[in-house]
Amino acid sequence: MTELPKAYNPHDVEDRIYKVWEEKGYFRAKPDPKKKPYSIVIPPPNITGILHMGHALNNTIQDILIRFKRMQGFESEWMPGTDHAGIATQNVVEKKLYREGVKRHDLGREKFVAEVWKWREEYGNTIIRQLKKLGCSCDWERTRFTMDEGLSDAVLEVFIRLYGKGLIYKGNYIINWCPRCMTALSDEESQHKDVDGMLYYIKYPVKDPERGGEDHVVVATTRPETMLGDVAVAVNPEDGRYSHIHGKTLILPLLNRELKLVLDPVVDLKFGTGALKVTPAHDPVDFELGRKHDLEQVNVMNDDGTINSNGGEDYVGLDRFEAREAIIEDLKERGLFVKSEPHRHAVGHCYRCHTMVEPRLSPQWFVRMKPLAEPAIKAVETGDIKFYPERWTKVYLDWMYNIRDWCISRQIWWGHRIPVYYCEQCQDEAGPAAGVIVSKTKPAKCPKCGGREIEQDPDVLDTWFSSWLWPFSTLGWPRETPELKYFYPTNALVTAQEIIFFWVARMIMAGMEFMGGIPFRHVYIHGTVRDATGTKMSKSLGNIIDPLDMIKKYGTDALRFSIISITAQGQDVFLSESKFELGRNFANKLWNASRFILMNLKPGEVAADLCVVYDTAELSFADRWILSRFYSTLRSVGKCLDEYKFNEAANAIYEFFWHEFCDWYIEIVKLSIDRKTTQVILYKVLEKSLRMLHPFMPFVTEEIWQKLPREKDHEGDSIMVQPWPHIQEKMISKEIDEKMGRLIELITAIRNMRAVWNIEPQKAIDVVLNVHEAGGSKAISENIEFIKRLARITDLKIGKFPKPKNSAAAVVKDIEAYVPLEGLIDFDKEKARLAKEAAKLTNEMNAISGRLQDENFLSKAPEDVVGKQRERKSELELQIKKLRENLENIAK
RNA sequence: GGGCACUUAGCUCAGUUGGUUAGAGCGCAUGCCUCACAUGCAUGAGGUCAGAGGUUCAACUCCUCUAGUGCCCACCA
Repeated sequence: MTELPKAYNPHDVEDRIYKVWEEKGYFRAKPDPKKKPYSIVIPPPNITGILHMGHALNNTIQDILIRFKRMQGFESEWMPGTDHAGIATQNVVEKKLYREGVKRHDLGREKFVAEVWKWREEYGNTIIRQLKKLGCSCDWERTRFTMDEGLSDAVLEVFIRLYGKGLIYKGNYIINWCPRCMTALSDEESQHKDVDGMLYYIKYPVKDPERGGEDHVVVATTRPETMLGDVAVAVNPEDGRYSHIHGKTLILPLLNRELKLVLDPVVDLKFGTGALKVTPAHDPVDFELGRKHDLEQVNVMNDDGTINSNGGEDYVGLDRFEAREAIIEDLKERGLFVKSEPHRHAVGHCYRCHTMVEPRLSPQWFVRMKPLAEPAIKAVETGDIKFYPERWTKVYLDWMYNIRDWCISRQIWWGHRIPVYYCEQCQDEAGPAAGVIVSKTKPAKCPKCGGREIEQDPDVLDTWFSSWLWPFSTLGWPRETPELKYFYPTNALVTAQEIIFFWVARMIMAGMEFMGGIPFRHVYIHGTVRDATGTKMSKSLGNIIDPLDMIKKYGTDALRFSIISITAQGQDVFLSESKFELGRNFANKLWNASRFILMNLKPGEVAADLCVVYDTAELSFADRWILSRFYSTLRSVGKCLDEYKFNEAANAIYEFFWHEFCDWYIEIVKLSIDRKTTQVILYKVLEKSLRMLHPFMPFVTEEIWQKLPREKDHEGDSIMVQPWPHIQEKMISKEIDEKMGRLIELITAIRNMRAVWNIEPQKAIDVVLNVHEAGGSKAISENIEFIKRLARITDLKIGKFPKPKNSAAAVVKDIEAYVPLEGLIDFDKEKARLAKEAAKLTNEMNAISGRLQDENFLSKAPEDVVGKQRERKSELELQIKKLRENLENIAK
């Protein structure tokens, strides 16, 4: 028999084991008509990312699912990959080049993109390597990248199809503009954060030659610099304060531009002064007002957020915030500044660089979302796609019902370039699509006029425009591959909440549109990992607990088990380093228990066909109990995993293995360790427990499993390809569980007396058990040996005995346990102890008595509940009676 | 402004469709290096389940309100 080393050192084994798994091809999956498919796709981490705790949680969950399903006999495909993260990656490489003294624009587009590819070759796979450290059993040979040839083709295909259906259009609208990244962003990429700003009140004079401009309107704004682009002032037609100036013209201060006064009910009478300055090129509301009232659009900003020539000589070239200050100063000088007051409001920020977003008029490409949303809404409403936890359904639907068009063009270089070409000659023609050629490759000449001066649109597509195709583009779409046919739709999507709109919703829309069906059946949304104070972990805050550090310190299995067992379904996780001790200690316990069993196992005894013993009379009470507990645990673990309750599954295993198998069963069988049946049960339960635990702690279970004697029905030479244990329903017995529960209570009570009376652990004691009921008596008399051992009893008398003199007493159900303690007992103390116990029980009994006298309860409660209460009551009566007797005895 | 979640032991959190004695880990106290494990063993202390009301025979669990905390969404400039 191979023995385990005294201590488990994760680092010795993890890399070695992982390599073997990979070499043996256990991670691979391919269409197999004889098996059912189970597939999930990894939420592609971006190539600039490194593994953080959120990834660790996310991927541990997925690996548990995949390993569980693989063991259950599914053809399990877990497809990994990364996305190119257009803006983030471009920023990273740009910064790197800048440090080397090279500017992006000096380099030129082609060379810059080549630099990004170089960077990605070098650093882009960091996260993949880290996922391997985490033990992820991904099908690495199918690793995909959103900029791969196949996936890129899918992106172009989709663009062309949507364009053909009229679902993609170009237009000049207000979009979110990041002046630092110098690109448009989608609504989702602009994250609202509350900002303490100011609300500025400014006088706009009324043009009135006769009265010399004394009359004025005060407007309120949070962004005074945008006044440079003002073309009107709007008031509510109902607003009596302004009825006298209806139809008049106003003068824009500083620039002396004439402003129309427009009347519109969207203006809120209660906000500010009820007068709204209208800047159609810099605000979505004003944009709509401008369209409605046919106003000019004056764009006053450059791409970098500085004021352009439309903003007047005094301000041109100033940054938007510098311009704000300058304008306020100038207004004050002219007596047009009324006041400013603190104003807290939500402002969009770039999700990549956190710069304040500038709403701005800009020609961009959009996807018309309403038609795509309809089938995606239905897929969730009908339950074809289910969210876990269920509450996310509402969040998803609310967003989908109110979906807005998606701005997909980005003014950066790294990404899929928009497959749109413009013919120089045709562009002058009228119509929105004039001169536009949509094509996967650059056409040699214009199909319309034959012109050869053709330029491609300089913009690239939003990264999510490739990610939303992930569930099928990774399987080969638009080609009809066998993989696509077999593995689509996938079974589950595991992801974090912050990505529901970015990714989950859009994948559903893409799946419905291009595959004609859902991309996944279940969406499991896990919680966000936060630090101990509840703040989201992020690099910039420096509150990161690095999973790789934790792996170094505690081991991968410890990391995995810890994070899973403290994460309740969908709840956020508050993490501190000490939490990882939980998993480390459990791995250690598992190791030592296994070591103990292996030390005592005789291979000859356990190599035989083992299932047979379940039916024999050879099984002891304890054997039956541990089997009952094991299968009951196995059953609930399977159920929990199917319901995405990973922590409950992990905790069920923890409780079973540590507190039932180790604390009780192993301790019990130390007496009969050489007995053949004991050997078989120890081996069986350990081996099956390892399999049950393998999805959670893949490395340590493999290492131990490799050292076990082999059964002939083991196929393959790794635990990860063993079948998930079969549940033996007939071995699960509530009755045995309950009986054992009594014995445990009894033994605990005796140990308690030992502790209370300070009896040295080594010192053996005599115990007298007064047993009244035949049933109870049997359970005890059959198990005398282990009761004696576990309570350290020398002489155990069972039967109807009077209370021995000078003895401590405990009452468990219908059993009294007496420990003769000649000379040791402080009678008053023992009396107090018993009295306290009796009082506690009396309290409970009074409550039950009350209930049992209540006619409503008796008539309306189900029978079994009433029955149980009656049972409990008589139990309590007996116990209390005995405790009282003992109290009296002590008095004597 | 709308929505969601959370409030249970000193700390961090579980608690299955309402139904026996509300659990765990850590921490704490006491005693143990008992020949698998001190990353351990044994025993114990500690809870009006945020507050108020309601439904019910029965509420930690369902409903309403209040307070606090956190998150998401949102074009009141």
